[in-house]
Order: sequence, then structure tokens, then C-alpha cells
Amino acid sequence: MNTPTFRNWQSVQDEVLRRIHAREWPPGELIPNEADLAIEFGCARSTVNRALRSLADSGLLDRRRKAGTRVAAQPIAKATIDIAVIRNEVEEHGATYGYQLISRSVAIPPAPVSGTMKTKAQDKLLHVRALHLADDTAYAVEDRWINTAVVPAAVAEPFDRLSANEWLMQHAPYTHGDIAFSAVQADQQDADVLGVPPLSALFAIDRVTWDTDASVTKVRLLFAPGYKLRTQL
Amino acid sequence: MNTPTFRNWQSVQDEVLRRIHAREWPPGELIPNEADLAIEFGCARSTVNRALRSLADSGLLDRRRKAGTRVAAQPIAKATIDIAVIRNEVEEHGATYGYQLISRSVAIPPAPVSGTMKTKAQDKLLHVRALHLADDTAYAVEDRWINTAVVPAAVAEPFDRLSANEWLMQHAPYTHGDIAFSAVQADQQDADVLGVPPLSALFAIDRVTWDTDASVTKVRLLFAPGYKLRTQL
DNA sequence: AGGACTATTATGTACGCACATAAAAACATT
DNA sequence: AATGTTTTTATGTGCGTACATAATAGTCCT
Repeated sequence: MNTPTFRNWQSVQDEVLRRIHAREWPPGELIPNEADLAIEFGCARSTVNRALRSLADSGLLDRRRKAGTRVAAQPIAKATIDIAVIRNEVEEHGATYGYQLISRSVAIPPAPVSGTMKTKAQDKLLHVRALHLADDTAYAVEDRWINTAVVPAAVAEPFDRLSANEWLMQHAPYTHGDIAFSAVQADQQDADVLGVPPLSALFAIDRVTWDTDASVTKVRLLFAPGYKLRTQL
Repeated sequence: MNTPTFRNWQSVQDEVLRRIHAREWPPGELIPNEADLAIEFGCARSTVNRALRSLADSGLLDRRRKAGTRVAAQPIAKATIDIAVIRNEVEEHGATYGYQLISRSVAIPPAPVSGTMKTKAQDKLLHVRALHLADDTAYAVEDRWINTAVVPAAVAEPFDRLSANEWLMQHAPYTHGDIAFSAVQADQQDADVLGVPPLSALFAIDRVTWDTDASVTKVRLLFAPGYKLRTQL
């Protein structure tokens, strides 16, 4: 048997992938250990490790110390979604980006907002509503609350030219965030802003970002009908 | 200056993250090269490499050979979404999973379907519609087309007890897939099946999986109102 | 000044070794 | 048989070296 040698981790990965797809290593099955594969592939164990670790990261393999490596029984598809700044998203579609501030105020938020942002019920926050346009047609409405205790500089920002979306990206660091995607019916207000019939189905992205344990901002983006979030797996 | 030594790649990563968040290394700025960081952190260059590579994978750093490593100006948030088998998703919420086959037939698909699946216009495909339940209430409708030329064994499957969702996971390998999320209005048929008012906003997942260059299956999942797809970033 | 070639440099990765760590398996003890 | 302890083993990671590769910076020639 003339085994070709696999000199780099990508080719090892490709070969492992081939065996998984070809069902040579069926789902749930234990595969040979790193040391043996290294001998078979004619490379160092660390190279095999790199390849297998990468596949484990993408969910195709389950690895446990001592127990060994097995092909994931249910390859939970891990779709990675890039959430870009809206301007970039629009411009990547070849359209001209536009922005309109709808309202800007400092107010006590409704209870659900202060609840998810973990601010005190009577704390005032900065509330910004704005419209993002692609080629002069409505693309998405942004409804945002900003924790001015965490981002005091935001109080001085008018947000009439530069969207809060972009300003915060540059000025407000965050450590982590929660994000949720859903479908909602347009209420009268949002329908008017977007120029669509009431009760239209809108794609919603809700995001809350945190700096350590304090919320930075909470935003809901409602996209005009037809919007699709695409990715590969 | 008493520099603590960073003995493992995770602690190096944490320190780099801290500097980014603290704006010691602002967005867009070039950071010291691996060799220098290795000296500063008191570890090997490969350890620094591992830490920085991991951060680059998650989009926080931009790295280019010779040009060096810089903090991403626009930290494109990469949200990873786990797309599990529906049964698991339901059971993880602590609910009881139920399944009902609605229809199963072999038919010539409408043009958009054969178009996206790259099958010949007159090729017959297996068409399965089914309902997924959580605690006896409708959770999602599945509308699926299966390429029987690629998965001939599917023809013999009734799909009356085991959903196509699960059966395909076990029997139909795929190399890659496209996925799209959107919001759609429920038509009369889907509204009836889900037991919701017509025109309700439904969360839709459209997925096409491929084995090399042939489509395996195309599925649209419509989730009952209230469904949210959550993740972290 | 402009273009073609060369040197430099930072990241990318391979290798081999060593040791850490988690967890299963074997063994001993009650 | 049930429980606690030790051994074994596969993965996880660190280190230092070497070389590959891409892209910039510099040099030379016209």
C-alpha cells in the first residue's frame, strides 16, 4: 500500500473529512488515536492534533481526553454569522447607504428594557431611533437604548449624521453580548417608518452588549420585508 | 516593573483581550509582533501565535504576513449559531417532542426548487411535509424536498414516525450547505397547520445541503410565533 | 520618475520532545 | 457488590528550532 504522506495539517484535515463523508468512519465511531494517525499520515502528532482540533471546533468531531476522538453522531451544524455594521452590509450589496435620525431623547426606559439592561428602574437612558436606507429605500429601523453611565460621551453625540451603530463601534468597548433573531409583525409606527403595510413580517435582531457586568447598549433592528440573513455551513 | 509571566495561551489571550478592551491597543492599531510579545510575556512565540490566531479567528484581530497584526477596526461580530436536530432543540427546553407527518409524495418540484437544487426541471423529487410539536403544541412546520438520485434509500422511508430531519442526519452525508434566515407571513395553509392566525409573522430557516456538487435536500422550516434563535458573541 | 529585481520581516506552520490533565479501566479494600 | 485508590492512556499544551510564504521596503538600472 503506497500511502501518500500528508505534509500539512490542512491535507490531513481534508483526508479525515473524506473518510467521514465516505462513511469509512461512520457517525459515532471512534477513530484511531493521534499517534497512530501521525504514523499513518507520515507527519508529527502535533500536525494531526491541529487538524483534528480544528474539526472538533467546527463540531464534526467529539474529543475527550483518554476517551479518544469520535465522529459526531449528530453533526450539530455550526453556522457562523457575521454581523457587520449596517453601512458595510448595505454597501457590500452594491447599494448606496443612507441614514436618518428619527428621534433622540433621554428618558426612563420601560421596565422590560431596564430589566434586560440591569439598570435601576428610575435611571434615565439615552434613547435613539433611526432609519437605515439602501438606495433611498428603507432598509432597517434601529431602536436603541444607551447606558450613559457606561458611555458618558454618548450624551454629547447628536447622532444626526453618524449612526449610533457606527459611533458605538468606535467608542464603546464591550466584552460580550447576547443576540437573538426572531420574526415580528410590524406595528403601525414601524410600518410607517419603513413604508410597508402594517402587520408585515419583519426580521428582528435584538442585541445587548456588555462591558464586564454593566450593559452598554440594547438595540432592536427591524429589517424591511425581503431581508435574509445568509451563511454557509 | 514586575511582569507576571503568562504561562499558557489562554492567559496570553486574556491579557491581549484586556489591552484591547482597555484601549491600550485601540482599534486599527498595529500591535507588537509575536517575537516581542513572547519576550514580554515570558513564553514561546508559538504560544503567542496560538493566542493571536484564536483571536483572529473570532474576528478581533487582523493579521497579515509581514504587515503584522492589528486590532480590527470594525470588530465584525461573529455569532456562531448551533443548528441542532429539532427533537434535541425541543427537549433541551424541557418539553416533550412530538412529530406528525402531513404529506409525502413524489412529484416534480416547482421551478424555484429545482432551480436552487440544480436538478433537471422534469426530475421528480421526494416531497415531505411534517409538523414538529413541543408539548402537543405546534413548534415548526417542515417542508422538504429530497433528491432521490443522491439519496435513493429515502424512497423506501415512510417518514411517519421518524422525521426526515433526523433520518437524513443519519443517512445522508453532506459536504456543505447554504442557510438563510428570514421572516415571512403565514399563508392560509401554514397558518392552519400551526394553528395561528393567517398573516402571522413566522421565523423561517431555509437550508440546502450539498454532497460535493449535487444537492441532497432543501428544507424550509417555519417556526410558530414567539420563536427566537439565540446566541452569544 | 518609473519599473524590475532583491532583501527584509512578520506571520504560518512543521517537527520532536516533554509534561500536564482528564477520564476510563484496573485493582484493591471494605 | 459497592466503594475508594492507583494505573494507564489519549488528548491538551508548551517549548525551541527550522523553514515556508507573503508582502512590504529597499535597491538598482534605465
